[in-house]
Amino acid sequence: MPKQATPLPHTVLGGDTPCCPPLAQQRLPADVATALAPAFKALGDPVRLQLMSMIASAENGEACVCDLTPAFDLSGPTISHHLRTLREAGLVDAERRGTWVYYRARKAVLSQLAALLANTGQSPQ
Amino acid sequence: MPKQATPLPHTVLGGDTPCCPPLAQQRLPADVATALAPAFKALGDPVRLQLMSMIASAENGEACVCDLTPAFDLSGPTISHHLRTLREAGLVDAERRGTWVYYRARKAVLSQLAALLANTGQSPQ
DNA sequence: AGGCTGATTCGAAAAGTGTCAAACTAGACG
DNA sequence: CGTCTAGTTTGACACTTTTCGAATCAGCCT
Repeated sequence: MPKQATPLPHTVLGGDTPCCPPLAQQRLPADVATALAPAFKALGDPVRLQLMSMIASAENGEACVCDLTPAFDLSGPTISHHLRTLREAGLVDAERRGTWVYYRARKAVLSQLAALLANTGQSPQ
Repeated sequence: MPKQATPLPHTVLGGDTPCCPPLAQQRLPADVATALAPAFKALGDPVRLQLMSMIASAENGEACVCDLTPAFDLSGPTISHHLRTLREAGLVDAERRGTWVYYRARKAVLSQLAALLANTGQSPQ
């Protein structure tokens, strides 16, 4: 049961194209929904949502695990596991440089998710 | 049958205010992350994501359960359960009119979630 | 080499989730 | 009233997820 196999083949998310029309504009096909859901699922945990925010808002566009871990009341392995989840969801990239590992957000992916939820009608109520 | 027990007190999501600066702009506080995560979590299932899309893109802004259920290869109770999850996440509202129950999207909430993920930098890569 | 520190992987326990069938509730209608 | 249809709730089961400690891997440094 290899944890491999990116659930987000770049044929759906991560490219330069908008990936798909907004949720509210037309019905999302089943296969697209299946491809997109893991990204939302990854954001659906408070710890991972914070991690995502810390990474996306980091100084040089990247955050060191050594800075992320102590920000939570959780063990190293647990943080590492959450980071892996974000990675496998295609939301972040990891790079090792010497002793430390740095994570950076895949901003294009986040933008596409945003676009999916937007245009939902900004009329009041 | 009140749609109570909202884990998203309107102090965070659902109001007219943007709820919070974009994820990538500044670090999301723990309590805000805890309040927002359930909404993403609800969207993190392929069936619920499709339901959300069907509801948000429906003709008159609302969708009848009687139209949603047969669109899936799942039992009525299962669809009902997913709809409840969306409801409790604050993403949809339900209204019974006679025999049928209609769901409609809380567009303001979707917009806020979109705003949270947006402004993440539209520069390529 | 050997040891130190940062990070991931492994294995396991507790809690949570998705699904169904069966039982139930809400209206409509004869 | 009795019964039919639409939806929800309940109870159960398999599966997944969150979390940890222990073990491991990857680079430094002396």
